[in-house]
Amino acid sequence: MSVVADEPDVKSLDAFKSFLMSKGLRVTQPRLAILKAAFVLPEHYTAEELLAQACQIDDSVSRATLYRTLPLLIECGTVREIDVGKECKYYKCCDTIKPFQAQVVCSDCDKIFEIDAPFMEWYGKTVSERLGLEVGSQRLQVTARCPKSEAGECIKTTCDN
Amino acid sequence: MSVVADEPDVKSLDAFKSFLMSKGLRVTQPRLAILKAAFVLPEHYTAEELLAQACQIDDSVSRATLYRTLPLLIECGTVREIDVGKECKYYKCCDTIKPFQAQVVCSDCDKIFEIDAPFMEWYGKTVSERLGLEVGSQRLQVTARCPKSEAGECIKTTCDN
DNA sequence: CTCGATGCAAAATTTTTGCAGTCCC
DNA sequence: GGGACTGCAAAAATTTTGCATCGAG
Repeated sequence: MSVVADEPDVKSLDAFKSFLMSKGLRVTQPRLAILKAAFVLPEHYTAEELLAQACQIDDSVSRATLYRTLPLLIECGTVREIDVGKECKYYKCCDTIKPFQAQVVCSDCDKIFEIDAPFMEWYGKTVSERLGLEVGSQRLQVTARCPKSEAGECIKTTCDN
Repeated sequence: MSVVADEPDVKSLDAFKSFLMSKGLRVTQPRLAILKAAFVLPEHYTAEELLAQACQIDDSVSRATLYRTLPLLIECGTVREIDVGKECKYYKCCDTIKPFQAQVVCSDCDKIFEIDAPFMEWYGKTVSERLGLEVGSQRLQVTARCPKSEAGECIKTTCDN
């Protein structure tokens, strides 16, 4: 039924387990169910959609755990948070998140494109050096209009997820 | 009492009025009160703080109107939306928003720095040309740690607001 | 005048939290 | 076995909406 593989690849699963253990956190069934759900879903979704999917994998997963786990997935780099003012917050799951990509959101059709933005790496270094700040994550979010309105269909996303 | 001028400069006020009229919307007292409140407040604040300030200017301003006006201020370019996962959403008011700046948020002290990021202009053009998307707004949000933790105080913000 | 805009308060959404019981290590 | 984790449900926090009234043009 789902378009995406029903299982996260071993690499992602191990990455999450390692992350948890390295922080002294426990590898639990609900946490794994949420991770798996993130891989079953299409690339962008809301917290609520992720919960629904997680419940399908392990119907005991609660909303509370979902919200308690989401920050972990984000910190671990498995899931990315996006907020473009549209509807709700979206989360994107990539087998391996490419750190220097921008999210370009079509304001007409709400489609989200992942576009390389390699200069962000350089920018991070510059900020770091010039201001003495240790740079963590970077998010570049762009709103744009795609030709759909007139042409009828959006350009295919470049996200390889 | 406030650190910032109590009145928006004429340019910003006119810009907002023009914006409203150009869209066939009315220039009302509540809308102006909210605009003024945005100028009284320090550079970053929540919707709730903005409401409180607007009420001090015109105590009849309601939460509903605040939330109905905020999108207008954002579209008009007077206010900018920031979401770094910290607490709530922040809005920034600049007399003239510099479009190509990044928001760098210290994950220790939550201070927000506005840093020039001129390459965003070039990036927008590139996206536009290569993908056939008409680029609208761009937001670059960076998390970082500033030396406060050890040094006791954060670097002064570079925002000239 | 007329119709958009407003205030109020209720509702809808989204996220957080306290606590008793559960299960990983 | 102990303490971290969970589910539940209640609560908190944030945003939206319906409707009668108000006021800008």
